[in-house]
Amino acid sequence: MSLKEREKEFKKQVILEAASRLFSNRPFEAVTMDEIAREVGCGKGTIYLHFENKDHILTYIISGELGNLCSDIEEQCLNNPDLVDAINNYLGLQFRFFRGYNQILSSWVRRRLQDNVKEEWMDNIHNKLKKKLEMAVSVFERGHREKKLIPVDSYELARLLEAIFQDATFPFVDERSWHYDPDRIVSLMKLILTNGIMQAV
Amino acid sequence: MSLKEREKEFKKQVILEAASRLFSNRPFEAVTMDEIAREVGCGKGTIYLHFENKDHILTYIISGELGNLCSDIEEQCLNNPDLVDAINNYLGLQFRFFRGYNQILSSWVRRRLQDNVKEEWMDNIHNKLKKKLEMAVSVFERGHREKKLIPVDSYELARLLEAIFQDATFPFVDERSWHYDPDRIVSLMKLILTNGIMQAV
Amino acid sequence: MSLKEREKEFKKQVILEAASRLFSNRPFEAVTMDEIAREVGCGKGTIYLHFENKDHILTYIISGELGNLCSDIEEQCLNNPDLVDAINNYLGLQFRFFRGYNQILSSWVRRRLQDNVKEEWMDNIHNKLKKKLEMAVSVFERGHREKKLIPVDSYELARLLEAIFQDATFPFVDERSWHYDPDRIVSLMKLILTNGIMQAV
Amino acid sequence: MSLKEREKEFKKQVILEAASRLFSNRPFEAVTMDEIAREVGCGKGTIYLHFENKDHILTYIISGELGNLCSDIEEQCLNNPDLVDAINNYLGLQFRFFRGYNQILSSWVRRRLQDNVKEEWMDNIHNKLKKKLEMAVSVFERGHREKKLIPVDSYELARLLEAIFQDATFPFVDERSWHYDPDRIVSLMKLILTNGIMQAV
DNA sequence: CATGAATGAGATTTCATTCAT
DNA sequence: AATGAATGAAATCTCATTCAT
Repeated sequence: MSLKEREKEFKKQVILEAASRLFSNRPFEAVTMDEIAREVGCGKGTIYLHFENKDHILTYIISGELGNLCSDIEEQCLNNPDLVDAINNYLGLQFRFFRGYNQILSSWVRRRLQDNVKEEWMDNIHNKLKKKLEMAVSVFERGHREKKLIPVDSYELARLLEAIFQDATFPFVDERSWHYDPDRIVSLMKLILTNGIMQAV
Repeated sequence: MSLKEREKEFKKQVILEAASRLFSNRPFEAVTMDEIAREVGCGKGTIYLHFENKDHILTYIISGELGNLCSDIEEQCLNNPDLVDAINNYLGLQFRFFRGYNQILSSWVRRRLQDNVKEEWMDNIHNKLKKKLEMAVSVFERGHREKKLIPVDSYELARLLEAIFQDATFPFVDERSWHYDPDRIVSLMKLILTNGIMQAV
Repeated sequence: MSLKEREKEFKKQVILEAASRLFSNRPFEAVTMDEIAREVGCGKGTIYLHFENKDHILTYIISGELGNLCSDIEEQCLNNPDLVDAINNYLGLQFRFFRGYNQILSSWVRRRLQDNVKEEWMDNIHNKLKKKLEMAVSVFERGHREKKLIPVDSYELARLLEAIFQDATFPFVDERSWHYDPDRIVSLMKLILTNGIMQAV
Repeated sequence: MSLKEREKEFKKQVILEAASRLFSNRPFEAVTMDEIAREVGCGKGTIYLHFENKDHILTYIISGELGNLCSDIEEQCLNNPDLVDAINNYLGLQFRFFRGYNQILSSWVRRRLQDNVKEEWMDNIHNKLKKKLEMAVSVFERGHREKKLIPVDSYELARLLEAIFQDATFPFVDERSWHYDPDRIVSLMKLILTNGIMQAV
């Protein structure tokens, strides 16, 4: 019984990975169910044994990755004795998350705008986002207590950083001429976000 | 004859405005040509007298708005004797631009990824983006010469700020719980970007 | 303007006739939109310019024919000075109606059972059925006043006759061996329903 | 060995009963094999060990019930010394049969029209229908000899009564407003069919 | 024997684009 | 020049049936 369930779960993961691969490179609408099935190496119908519909797959991918992000933040930031390190880690995790999944996130936001995402699935995502936000806030609150951060409402700060990172790596409108080195960018961004662009006098 | 051309140009603008209105609120795919024609108040066929296809309209809108942005930057930043003011203006213009057009920009990027944007149209956009970038670089170079900015490559800085602003206002993944006040955000963002989030010791 | 509308209405009728032809011979599910388009001699999309979906066509056919039936009843029964003649006409009209459209009616009932018929369309049908029933009742009431009918509630009598005729011609479960002559049947049925099957003593 | 066969036969009956339950309430097409298996409490594949396909089940159900009907008619009508009683019983049995199975019968007729019923299975049904008809005819012939029935060809009379009853209870096109009491209807129908609707002078 | 995961043909519906009027 | 009716490619999703376990 447990074996059957494990096998089923495994197959679900295989589908998710294949779909994630495709959704990462092209917009949701441009990926067909036939393609996903071909990428998985199974029939179209098989996918529908594991997911209700195409949007369900998309949501599931995000839910999973968001879960991973939460675990990472909890581990590297919440339980980190060094505050500056914690903040740095938070910025790095955020950056990498959105760098990796912004095509998918952007697809999801678009689908939601068109009411293609079931309320129930949205709640799942919602809860994880909330948890992530709360963790960030908790880090920033600590920053305030330790007088390491500018005196700005923690919630707003967390929101704003989310917003900034959300698409720091959004497929650049003019990507052709900037072949950026991710590591270089993440450090530059951290530098700017922690110190600002104006030179201290 | 010049009158005829003016009339034609006028009609083109009317279509662009109507389409822009629709593309701003919903993803490109969710807006039909029928709807655009209805919004314009003309027949569907008429639109095809002015534009080759749906993606052409989208590109044209962006091209126009990008032109406006360039003019504004030139006027408020390039010719501004006060450097800090110039930088502040630049940040504000960027923010407002992406706030207003990110749904459209996002749609365009998506269409381009699917090879729906003609090379020729892309070049147009490209040139304007390049011009905008050059202007930003020129401002930052001045900032470096006047020792007002952190010593970071001007091109990279300009790119990074583009990236940050590009979707600072992107429809938030979790928009339900943050009813943000745009003015408050723009000032907060400027604060952070100029001073960073870490409190000066 | 009136010409355009007339043309549109004409095309709608052409589609209805083609669909009616197909739906009369085979169950709804067995008729594809492709087939209807082919029968009409137009593209699939054209049909959707006139009808919301496949079930809409079905409903529209029934609505139209029911309208014709109502007119006929009004003319031949309601305004008929000879009561026996009126009743005879009513029975004949009923019989021919259900003989001609029972495959279609049966399809519609089935689709409704599966909630494929919009409430709004149902109301349309409903009103016509009600009107038809009221007319029958009115005829029967007159029959009662003139002491020509057995003393049975007019509504129930009308309902019962509807039920009997509704499928007196329903594709016989074993149609292969009874190649019936419709006229012979209708007279036989009238005989039985007027005199009963038991011989007067 | 006989035990094995009995077991197999038993299982077949269990499946038939479950399927009959489902097919009685919803059209054939709306009932899935998954549902049937769930109702039976077995795997989908198991059903295919007993029946060739979905249409085979439907045919088998009808065949069985038709057999029961034949037995009942034989017992209650053919061997009945009281002719009027025999005829009454026949009408009652017919009515109840079609009342109970018209959804199923209607489904079967539809499937046959689409050539989904194997010739071989059809013959089975055919023979039973023929037997039933012959019995009815035999009763009516006796009625004629005893001068109790109107002088109408027995075959045609039997056919007609089949037709009338076949769908006296067919889901009324306008079922919403007539919540009929089956017993009341059967007696009313008997009254009409025996005395006719015209009042004796 | 019994199972149920896998399959893929096939159906409906949408909508950008064309073109006769 | 302006129109909007007509088109048909293309996408999602369902479900009877098979077959490896």
